[in-house]
Amino acid sequence: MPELPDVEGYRREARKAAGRRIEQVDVLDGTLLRGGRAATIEGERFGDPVRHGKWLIFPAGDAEVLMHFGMTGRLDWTRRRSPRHQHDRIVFVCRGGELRYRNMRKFGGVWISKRGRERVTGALGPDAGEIDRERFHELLGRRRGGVKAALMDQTLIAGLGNLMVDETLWRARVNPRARVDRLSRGRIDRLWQAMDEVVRESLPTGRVPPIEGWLTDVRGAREAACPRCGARLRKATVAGRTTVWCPREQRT
DNA sequence: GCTCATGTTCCCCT
DNA sequence: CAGGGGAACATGAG
Repeated sequence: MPELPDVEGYRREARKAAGRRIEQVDVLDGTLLRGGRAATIEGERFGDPVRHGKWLIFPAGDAEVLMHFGMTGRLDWTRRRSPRHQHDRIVFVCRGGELRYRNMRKFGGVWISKRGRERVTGALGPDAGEIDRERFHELLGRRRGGVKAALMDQTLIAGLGNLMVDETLWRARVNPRARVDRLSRGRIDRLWQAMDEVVRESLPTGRVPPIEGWLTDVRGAREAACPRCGARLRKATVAGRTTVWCPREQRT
């Protein structure tokens, strides 16, 4: 599930561990600890977690715990006594509770690092929730190729995933196969507006909301109809990902 | 058995 | 160098 709003939800979960001493780190699956060693942070205290795009950054002493959730990761603050889940991979045991990094498919992982976080995350564009209209025009202005690929590119804009991008394109009425460099200024304006709304409206929910009036609500159905105009939605691979759009409203 | 899945990376082309 | 396409990664769910 993890796109920007999901990770924001995990950040809120992580905040429950902020200020607490890390008594022990249980590495239940060593392959998910992709960098660093548990001992580095045992005995240290968690600081305040921050999010950049789909990355969660959790200070611990003078190190940082960096988490990426791949497609099936999540983070839960639980009581220490409650039974562990089959896919809990790394558990940060604190007084009064524990933070559990769970990940079924094992994409992504956890890094413990004292060096610059960019060494781990790679270059990231500005967070999708903090881009104003002008910046958005700048970013897309030096870009060619498909608009969907551009919005998915974490080095350009950090945080949007497959669902968020489809939702944004649908709301802006822009075809996912359109070329960025051929979009009018007005269409890019609409794209920015749509992205901003989708991000803002998703953040409180902690996920891309599958609610009435959103594409996400219907995209899984076999004969899905556009929530706005009722046309039969199209489904095809664009930029390597399953993409859903309304062929009537989203013309190139 | 088969297909598909909210992500990223690497390799090969154009 | 910028992009596009496909495969790989690991583990289910339908």
